[in-house]
Amino acid sequence: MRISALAAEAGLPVATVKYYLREGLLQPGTATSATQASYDEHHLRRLRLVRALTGPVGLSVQQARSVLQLVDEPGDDLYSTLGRAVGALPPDGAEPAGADDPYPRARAALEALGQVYDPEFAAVAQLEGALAAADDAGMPITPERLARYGSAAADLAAYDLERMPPEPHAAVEYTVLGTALYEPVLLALRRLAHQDAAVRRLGREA
Amino acid sequence: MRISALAAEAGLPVATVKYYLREGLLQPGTATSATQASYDEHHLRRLRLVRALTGPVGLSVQQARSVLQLVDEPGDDLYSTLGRAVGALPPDGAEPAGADDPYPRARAALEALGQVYDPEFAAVAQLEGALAAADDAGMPITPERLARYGSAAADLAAYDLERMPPEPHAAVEYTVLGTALYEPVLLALRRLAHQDAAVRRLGREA
DNA sequence: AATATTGGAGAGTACAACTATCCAATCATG
DNA sequence: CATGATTGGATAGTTGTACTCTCCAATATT
Repeated sequence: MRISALAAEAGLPVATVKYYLREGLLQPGTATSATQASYDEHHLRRLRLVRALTGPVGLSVQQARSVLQLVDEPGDDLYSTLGRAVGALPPDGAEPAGADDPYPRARAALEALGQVYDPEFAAVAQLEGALAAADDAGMPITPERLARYGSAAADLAAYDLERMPPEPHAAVEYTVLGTALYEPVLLALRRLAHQDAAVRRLGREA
Repeated sequence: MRISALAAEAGLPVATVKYYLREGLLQPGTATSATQASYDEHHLRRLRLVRALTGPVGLSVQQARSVLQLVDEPGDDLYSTLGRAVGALPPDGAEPAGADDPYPRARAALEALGQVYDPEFAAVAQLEGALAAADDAGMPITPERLARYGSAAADLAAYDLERMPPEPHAAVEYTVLGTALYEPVLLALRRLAHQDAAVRRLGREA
């Protein structure tokens, strides 16, 4: 399949596919001559993945590249690979404050939840930033609510991890892509559940 | 408080505060003369809220303005106000496909969850887009997983709604800002729970 | 009176994500 | 095998966002 067929199949302009090639989001096709290369199903699936990440997941092209690179060549350690993938995901967290206790809110939250606290993990900074934002906005999160959210998250994580494929490469792909791709689903479901609860509680005036 | 004091207090350049004024994110101060206006705590809190929305929540300035306008002058109906607020939040959903059944995946999901299905609600399009993205990326979401995520979301929503303030204006603020501000918290907690579960399951090699 | 600051408006900047144009080297087709 | 279309590759241009800078006349401050 040539580039124009690939682009047509994916529903994208050729120029955009070339752009992704330049940016390293898409592997080059196998060159068949100086001015021709051929692409296959692999490239098509990758393109769809790129659009999923830059679209609903909301990643920038740079962030998508980081995530894809980790899926392509994961480290030997799933924990640190997951850590780096999460670091590539938005939002950016708060930068470390004091050298002694850089993320006090996040640390307190995780200790209350009985979870490991690793200040190196990008999501810790993200949590700190999110908690600080809620405070700053005048809607602080109570410890009770945090406990509720945390245990819900733990339940979902346990469910996800139970279904992780055994083979290491597949496990990385499942974990990294699952983290990124399922987030918008969870958010949409939460918004819809709020709507549903509002309807049931207030009745709908339309 | 003059504009420079306000900016200093919020930790922002004066130029940025002026920009927010121009964009209608911040109400003008009360003019004390042709070249002077004074600002108060209200403006400072608003500025912090703007930074929370454009920062950790990840809204664009346009989106933040839409959300803030709804908080400032909510409609008479909480349901539709919430709907419009959710419509202002990223990600953008899929645009309606067929006239008969525009969001088939989302409709099926909500019916399976026993929730109301209202194709007008922006989060329905967001859910459709998120489910389609997972499919396209080669990691479709099983009905079972959807049920799990959905019931977790329903639990959280019930918890949140129980704590909604009775007064209408406060209820809108709580619901709209709570939806937006607590999402990054939930996402960070989910990522951390994945990390925690991974550590417990695999042990950490460091 | 001299100096600094303000509000307001407009222009300028920096970056991201495409999109368009060129060009010489193939390819496909009659 | 002539001829028009397509390709990969590079470079430049476009659009949109979020600031940031510069001016300026009218106050404030000292």
